[in-house]
Amino acid sequence: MDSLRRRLQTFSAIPEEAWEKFSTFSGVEVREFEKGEIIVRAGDPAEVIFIVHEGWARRYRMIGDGRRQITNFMLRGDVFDLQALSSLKADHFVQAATPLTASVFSSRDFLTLIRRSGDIAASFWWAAVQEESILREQIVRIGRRTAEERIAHLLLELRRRLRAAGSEEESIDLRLTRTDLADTLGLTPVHVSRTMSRLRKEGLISEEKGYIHIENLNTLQKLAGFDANYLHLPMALSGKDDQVPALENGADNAAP
Amino acid sequence: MDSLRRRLQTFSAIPEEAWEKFSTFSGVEVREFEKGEIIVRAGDPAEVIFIVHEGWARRYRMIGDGRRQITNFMLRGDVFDLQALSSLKADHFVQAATPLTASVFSSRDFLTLIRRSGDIAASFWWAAVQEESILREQIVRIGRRTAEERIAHLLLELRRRLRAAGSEEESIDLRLTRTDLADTLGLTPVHVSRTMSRLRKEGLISEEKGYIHIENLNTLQKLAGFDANYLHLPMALSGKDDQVPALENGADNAAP
DNA sequence: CGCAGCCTTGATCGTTCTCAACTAAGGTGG
DNA sequence: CCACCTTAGTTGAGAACGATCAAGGCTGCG
Repeated sequence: MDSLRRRLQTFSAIPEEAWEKFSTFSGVEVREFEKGEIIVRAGDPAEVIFIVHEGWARRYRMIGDGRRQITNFMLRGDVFDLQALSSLKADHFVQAATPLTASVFSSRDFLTLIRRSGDIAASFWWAAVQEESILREQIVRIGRRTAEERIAHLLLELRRRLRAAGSEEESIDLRLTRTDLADTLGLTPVHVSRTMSRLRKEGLISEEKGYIHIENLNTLQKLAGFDANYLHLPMALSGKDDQVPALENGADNAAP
Repeated sequence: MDSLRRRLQTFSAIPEEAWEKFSTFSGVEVREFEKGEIIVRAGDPAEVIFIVHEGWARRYRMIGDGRRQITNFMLRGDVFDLQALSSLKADHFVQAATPLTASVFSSRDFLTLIRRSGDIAASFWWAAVQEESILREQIVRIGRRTAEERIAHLLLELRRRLRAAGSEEESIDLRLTRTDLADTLGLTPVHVSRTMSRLRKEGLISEEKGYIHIENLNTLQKLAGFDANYLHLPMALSGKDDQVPALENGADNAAP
């Protein structure tokens, strides 16, 4: 449960006592999913809540004639389908993007758990708020950024989130296909390929066996207009190379 | 508080007793905002929660060189800035799109209130989940739909939400400028104008003094690929003309 | 009446898409 | 161990959707 705890703690310290209740809770079941396995299916009742231990998942929706839109990725430490707390039907799919290990709670047990500790409840509120913020940023990304900016911005977000989840590596273990990136960013795989080639030629990123390395963080951040504030991560978690240019806090934030 | 109650009740009945606590809560203050007034400013600490009584608000984010992206609209009955519960800094603006009346709670008072009633708390969870779902749909809209589909889809969503909030009217009181629509849908005002002209010529919508009337609901829904499920509104609230074609539940929902 | 803001329409431009062919890498079976 | 197959990435050429630039019209308001 370390990744979860680390994650929840970033908002506010969880008292040892509350944590005990949580981690010894009998309803927890750890499950493994294969790469590509569908974890949540649109139309099925949402009745369980997942916490990612290891691996990646993607949430997406299909619309007519095969178009797919990935709305977001769930990484190590992420909680998902909090939606199940309202016992609705899932309106999207969740699929393991890599082999995935996750804790699974029934939403009923989860609610019981939350009632027992206001601290835990607050942590989950925070998780929900953070996810909303990530979704909003995704809207801005695909609504108002160019292809190059979109790709750079998404890479920076994923890098940031992976590091917040404890990754020490400099490279992003980004075994996402061009099609995944395209379906996330509202582009075509062909154009993603072209644009990433350009980023490579410009010396901003490099790739090796599905790992992406950011070669020039500063320039990439400027290019993307990346400001990590929306992730609401405490400073302690960001590396010292992550100084965020206050790009979008000056003239940008003026009311129109 | 009727609009709020109606809204919250759509998820689960709130016991009279719990409602009493809520509506007589002394911390509530009703405030009025002028059209165009900034209600929440990016960078300011988020410390209050709003419930819309009357009017519209828009939430948006500014990025470099004046680009604006509206992430969503808050209508009658909507609760916003639940984010304040985690006492973070706002990462976006909220602005009154029309003259606006809203109840304002301090987030602290709000938390107290929520602790007193699990029913009320559950209702707010539901509100948060619904908002997330709306955000995800917005991502799909701008990521994978054409300009025509985007406009049609947004109009249908707004109509649906207005009706769920109690509007009896057939027309949508949509005093949004083309620029607003453009900034919501990731388009330019010019292209929105052109596309809406086309929808008018095709007899799908008509406009009069900022009111938009949907002339051919069925065709528009098909065109937009609109499936209201994501709004998670109980059927009781939808008019009988709102039969939703199960467009996106057949082949569409197959895993790729 | 005149200004300001918004909408509309036309002409042209450009980013991104589509279609298509080729390459590279990995897996499988003979 | 190599031939074959599949899947993903790359690159080119041309098309299309939406952007940009620009001019003119309508409406409301001081």
